[in-house]
Amino acid sequence: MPESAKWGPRAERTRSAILEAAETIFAERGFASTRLEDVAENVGIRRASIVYYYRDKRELYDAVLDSVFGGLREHLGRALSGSAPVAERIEDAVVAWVDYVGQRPSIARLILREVADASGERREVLRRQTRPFFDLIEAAILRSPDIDDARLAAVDPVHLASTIAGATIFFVAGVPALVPELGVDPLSEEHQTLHREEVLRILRRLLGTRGPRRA
Amino acid sequence: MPESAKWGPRAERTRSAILEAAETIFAERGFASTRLEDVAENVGIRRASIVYYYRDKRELYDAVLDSVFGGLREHLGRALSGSAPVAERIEDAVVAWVDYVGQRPSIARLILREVADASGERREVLRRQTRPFFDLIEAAILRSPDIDDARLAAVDPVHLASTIAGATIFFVAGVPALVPELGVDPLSEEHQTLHREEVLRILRRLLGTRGPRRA
DNA sequence: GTCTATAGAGAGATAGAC
DNA sequence: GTCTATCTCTCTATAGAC
Repeated sequence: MPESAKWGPRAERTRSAILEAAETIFAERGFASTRLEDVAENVGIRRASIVYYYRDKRELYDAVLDSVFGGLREHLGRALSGSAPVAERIEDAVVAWVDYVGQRPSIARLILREVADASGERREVLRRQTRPFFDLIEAAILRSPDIDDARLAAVDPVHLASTIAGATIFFVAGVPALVPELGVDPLSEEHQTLHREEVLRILRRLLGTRGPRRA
Repeated sequence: MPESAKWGPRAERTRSAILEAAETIFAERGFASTRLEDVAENVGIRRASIVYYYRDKRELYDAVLDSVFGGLREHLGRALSGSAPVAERIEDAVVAWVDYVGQRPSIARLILREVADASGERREVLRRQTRPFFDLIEAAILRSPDIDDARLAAVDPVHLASTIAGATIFFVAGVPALVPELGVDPLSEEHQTLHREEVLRILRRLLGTRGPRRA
């Protein structure tokens, strides 16, 4: 953040505390149902103080999206760059995705809400966040010289991506909600590992690849 | 609806017009952002008249969920009952699911929103709607005598279901939002067919089955 | 059944003190 | 930087006429 220059260290701490609290609460309740009052309370300040950092509610919300999607961008970027074979980089990307959602589960709910909201003017806001991912995939995978190894021809890449994304999002946000009797905590070390393996299995089956062939 | 007895035909028409308008608008904007005013306008009546049929906003919303999930229940029930082999009935169910979402796309957004909202007290509301589906699957598939033919052992059924559900939901609600440049109208006859085939392909690959073996 | 009118709560935004 | 006080708007819910 170039922001850091503009604020003293105390302000910077408050700022990120607000951002963090907002991320959790917006994810949990959605934009309209979130009260700035609750965000403030969570930080230990008063509602009016938030305005010192973020002009209004929408700006705060958009800052949360920037933060969450920005983090994912870096994470995926690292996995997709490099010179490993496509098939391997695709697996790395999927693992990076699953791990990121596990570490920062707010993103699951935020995506659910954003997709549901994405009509009219809100559509463009989401697009601004997601376009870089398509560009990344385009550049790092689809234009890869050894692209044929990934057998992408056999599966529509958009379907493939939304299938994988959907599986993880519904696992993290949906399973505890829909089948709590399973007692599954998707964020536990154990289930993270299981889910990662499951998603890789799904990926391999969809791509028709064989699985791990590295160290 | 046993309701029909309680109301004259005119009232019944108004009632279902309200329900229908509410379904669309709640799906589009979510519970909190929906104004009863807009629902009323869409029906051609005044806001206050809605309370003649539904005590308050929440009751109207819950009636929408009943209607949408109830419809899906019937639809899936038909596909899953009968004495065809499991593998076939699973395919029928998946086709029924895809078709239902295609005919009644509000359900895609409503599910996205409900899952995102499903913590705290809202969780139980969603559970009441979804539990019957798990019961249905339990009874019609998992306890089927020829269950082994479905190779379900190889895939976690919960993962399988949420993967399929996620793929269709993200296709219908997500693709137009995320990649509008593809110009895909997921509700068109053409893309419905393509998507149905794609999902069946995914299902078969995940189950390790071969594909159509009926007339 | 459907309307008009109004009451009342909630929550975001703003002004200005400390 | 953070606070208190207040303004204002939106929207639900209610009362009661037609």
